[in-house]
Amino acid sequence: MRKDEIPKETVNRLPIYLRCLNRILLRGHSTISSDELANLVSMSPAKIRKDLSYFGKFGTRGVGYEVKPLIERIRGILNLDKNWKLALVGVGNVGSALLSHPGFHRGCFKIELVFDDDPELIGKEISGKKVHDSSEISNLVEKGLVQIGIIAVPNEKARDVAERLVRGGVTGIINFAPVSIDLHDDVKIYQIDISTELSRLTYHMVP
Amino acid sequence: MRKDEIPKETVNRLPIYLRCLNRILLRGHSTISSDELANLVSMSPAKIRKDLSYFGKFGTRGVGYEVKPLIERIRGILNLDKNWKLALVGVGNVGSALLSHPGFHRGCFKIELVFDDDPELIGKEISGKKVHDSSEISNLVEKGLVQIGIIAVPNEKARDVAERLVRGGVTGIINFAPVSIDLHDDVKIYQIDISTELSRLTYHMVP
DNA sequence: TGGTGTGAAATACTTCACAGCA
DNA sequence: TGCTGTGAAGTATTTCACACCA
Repeated sequence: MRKDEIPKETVNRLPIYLRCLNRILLRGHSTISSDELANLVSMSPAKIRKDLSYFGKFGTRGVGYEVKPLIERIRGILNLDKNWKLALVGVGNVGSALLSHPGFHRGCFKIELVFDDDPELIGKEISGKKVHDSSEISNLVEKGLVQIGIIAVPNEKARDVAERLVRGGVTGIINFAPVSIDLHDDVKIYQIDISTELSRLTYHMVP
Repeated sequence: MRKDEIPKETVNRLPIYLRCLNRILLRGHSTISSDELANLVSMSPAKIRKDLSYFGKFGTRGVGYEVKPLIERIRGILNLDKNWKLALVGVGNVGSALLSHPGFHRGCFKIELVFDDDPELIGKEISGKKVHDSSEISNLVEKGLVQIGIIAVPNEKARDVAERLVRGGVTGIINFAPVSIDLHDDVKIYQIDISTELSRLTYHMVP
């Protein structure tokens, strides 16, 4: 099945299933039915079965899904079986929190390069990573050292940083600055913004 | 128009429009067309017009939308014209980053109570806020001091914290722990998880 | 004229319901 | 028997295209 025939929403849910399956594995369960998984992630079982069916047949009728192989299949679909190298730009509050974050997804994501434009920080080591000058972004990234950029700089600098990352060859970006950035169809950008989430929340909190 | 007739997706986009409109206002523009706004947020103009139309008529034919009034209307729809008080649970990396975050949305969100279960931290002040013992969550929240909880604790503690918050009367939660929590239909929970976003990103990064 | 507001058409997604297999 | 996998039916969302009006 071609990638552009898979519903966006299905892809968005795969990481949620995966997160849950990893916990199930830790608890020692070796199989799980769509019903059980559905309960754990608060979705309908049919949705889970349909989602998985876009990628193949993963289960056994009458039994359910074997947890470990299913995890591996989903990891493969999401390309989490590869090593991804990241560049972090901005070592303020958010940036430092990310640096001290224990390895994401069994170390499949690794922060390889760190940048900031504060002369006080450039050259120093933070959580064991040397901070480079932001003006070096394109140069260093260009060497193919990283594929993903994380933007954790103030709003006004976010777009410029994004452009430098892309100039350096990055094709995926996570942006923590609360500004919409859209550069090129080949570059996928995901936004993480607590203000946005809080606003969605408060909409629902007044009847 | 009744709240349950408004598409979920429309509500999800309002905060994005708002974020963009605030920037436009700063740049000194006083009106904007759906076409211009669409470009800035990378969506179709028809979608923006339709989204706004669920809540009333905001524009002037042949001209567009007045930025300032539109901002106020959207703020009202999202209930950002109220004062929201938050409880932050967990003062690790993420928690501290949030504490030093400058006021969200013109101060409409205020962190009122801070909790942690580390004896080293309890009683201390962090960014000017006294850290309370997590065992006090329900008691303190119950006094009606806060409406929203932010969970920034390790995975295994997240569910328990969520239950305490809800027991204390909180009806909205932002959860930074990478675990699905679903307690009660009256309690809305939004998840913020960089691993999930990274996985969605890497899915799209391999052709 | 130029851009909104909006029914109606087109797409996208979810749920149903059940055949089919372990 | 019990649970998956899946077409077909049902909803939800997006886009179209144009009437309408400042």
